[in-house]
Amino acid sequence: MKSTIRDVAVMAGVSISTVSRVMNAPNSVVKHKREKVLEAIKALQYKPNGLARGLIYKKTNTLGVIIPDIQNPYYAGVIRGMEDASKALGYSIMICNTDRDEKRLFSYMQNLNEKRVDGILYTSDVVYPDFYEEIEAYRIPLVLVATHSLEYELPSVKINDEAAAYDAVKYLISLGHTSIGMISFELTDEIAGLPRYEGFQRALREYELEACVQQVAFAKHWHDDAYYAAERLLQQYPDITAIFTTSDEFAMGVLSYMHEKGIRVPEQMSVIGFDNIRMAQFTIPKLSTIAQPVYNMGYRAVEKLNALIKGEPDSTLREYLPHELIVRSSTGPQAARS
Amino acid sequence: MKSTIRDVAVMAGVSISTVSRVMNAPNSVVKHKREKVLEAIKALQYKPNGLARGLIYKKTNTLGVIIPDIQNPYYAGVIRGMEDASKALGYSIMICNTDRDEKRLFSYMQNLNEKRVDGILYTSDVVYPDFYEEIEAYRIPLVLVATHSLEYELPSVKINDEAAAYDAVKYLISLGHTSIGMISFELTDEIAGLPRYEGFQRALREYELEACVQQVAFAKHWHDDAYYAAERLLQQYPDITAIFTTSDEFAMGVLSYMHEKGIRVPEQMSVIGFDNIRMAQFTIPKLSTIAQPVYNMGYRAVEKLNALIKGEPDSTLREYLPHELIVRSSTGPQAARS
DNA sequence: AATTCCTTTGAAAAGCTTTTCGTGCACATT
DNA sequence: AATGTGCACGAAAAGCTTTTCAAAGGAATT
Repeated sequence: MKSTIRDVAVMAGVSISTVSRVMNAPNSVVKHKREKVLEAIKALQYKPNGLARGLIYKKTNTLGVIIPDIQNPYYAGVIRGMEDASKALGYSIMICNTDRDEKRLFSYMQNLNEKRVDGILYTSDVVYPDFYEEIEAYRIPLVLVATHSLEYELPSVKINDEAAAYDAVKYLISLGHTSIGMISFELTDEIAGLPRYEGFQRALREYELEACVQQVAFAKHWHDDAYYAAERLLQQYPDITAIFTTSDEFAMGVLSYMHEKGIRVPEQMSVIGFDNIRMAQFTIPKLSTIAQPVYNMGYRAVEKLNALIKGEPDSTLREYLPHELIVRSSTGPQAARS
Repeated sequence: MKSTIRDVAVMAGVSISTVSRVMNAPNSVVKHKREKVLEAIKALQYKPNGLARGLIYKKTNTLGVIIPDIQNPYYAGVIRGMEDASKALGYSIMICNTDRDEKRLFSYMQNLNEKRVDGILYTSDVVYPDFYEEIEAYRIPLVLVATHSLEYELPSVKINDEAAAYDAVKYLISLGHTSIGMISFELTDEIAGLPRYEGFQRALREYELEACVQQVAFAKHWHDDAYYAAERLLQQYPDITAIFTTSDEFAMGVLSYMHEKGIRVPEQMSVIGFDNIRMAQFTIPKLSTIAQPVYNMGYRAVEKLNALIKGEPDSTLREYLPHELIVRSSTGPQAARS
């Protein structure tokens, strides 16, 4: 059995209150008793029980993190940022991986609520009405990460996806490409899908390449999907010389496809990714991409959540962090294929 | 403020005990009261406070997971296994990322102890004496994952690293390679370092290739290290035609180096990795590797920890799960380099 | 009709800590 | 010497739930 404050009190020959004071306001206890108590604490390996403490303080110094797919390397960076910020602000974090399954999501929400976490970080997914109702009911502070909601008044931290996609495509155009394709998440995805497609469209329109607007193939969240999407895309539009993908994993699937078909990157085909995951520097060729400040997003989200919990004022409700174009070797000037 | 059991009791016009009974032993309450209570629970959105519960039951249904590097994709698979098993057994998990920093490790240990987690899963790192003392003092059940300790009596789940390395090298030998190199973790790493090097040695000795035994370059945990290690290795031993690396990340660094130097894989150089991370199927060329059953290791570790917590009997203390040789396209028959 | 037994319920304790309140004592002040 | 001030410390309440114990009431048995 673990020792309790009572055990310490008995051993040190003082009351429970005195032991508590030694830990929380040491100066209010005379020296010789204080030392006795500290000795007893050491001897018994006493550590205060966080549950009892949480019950009194009505807070647990714990944050819940909801993630759709922990195997996606994108989140590793976000989590690191969250972790470092949590550590700095005195929280620990509890990670819940939903696998994009609504049942799991709600089961985890209930769990976090029962555990009385001080706040929740919700990443990437769209905020559905029934989910919003749930968090409203729980009254737990919540910050959206890499997603936002225009419908509800929820604080969020993300990049400007539309602008980022625009920049990626504009860069391809600046290299001279005139037939550009896209491998995109489904447009029903209001975060990583539609806005990036809109950015793609805007860049094309701006440079009078409207013809390309329909050169899109859709994929789910895996390399394999992107591989086959690339296949479909090139079969339908064989003139394409550059592809904008909405994730680095997609880009890797595309690189894989090109390699197998003997299409050289970047000589015959430029490929640009999105996210700048750690692997992106080690693909062959190294991947040009749009960097999301994942670490900072995670870090900032925790700071924002902390402000919310403490009731401190915070900057804008919906916060947008800057993205960055990273040019490596998977993109190059336009040149006729074959 | 969140509603408490008392609020429910008042609203339903019964005592606290009755409300508790409705939740934990519904049949012991007469129907009309039960229904009133259920109504009140719904109306007030009442959810029992896990802290108070934990205080009584002396358990929190939470497991702590200690991970050295969450950005390493290897752990994503392990975590998924842990997650699924936890869900099945009624636990939630709390992930702590130590970044291989001892201070962080101890700070997290203390935190998990205060939070009164029911058990701890400790991955990958060697069990140092002062760490062992700490967990002994806490008396929290613990299972080692992807690591073990021969010195201490700690339950563990991992593969047989020596045998796995042996199999990888033997496979290279079977392809006809006679000058084989290795990119290894430091030999001070008692888990992923030394045993795999011993497997490398054993295979070479068995096939009378002792000369290769010293063809090793060491790297830390990142692609970059492996890139430079490959450079050093080939400068020193230019005859090498096959390289065994102790992680897929290393292998990717090596592939990157070969690509840059114009050395074709697998025609001029075979490369075999270790772990079979998700990315391994999408490198160029696709990576041959030793698959660790990461998901199963995570899953099994939680089952084992659960048995320990519940005091149920469990199979052997140190458990070894089977690895598997995965042949893709980064390995091929020996052929002279240029 | 009296006793026993069972069902249903509420009061209270326990689990561990923090904090408020009040007491007792030492010292200072007049 | 008597009153006042302040410090150190212990008792007890509070935080929320579960569970034990006891009581009350009704049904069943003799």
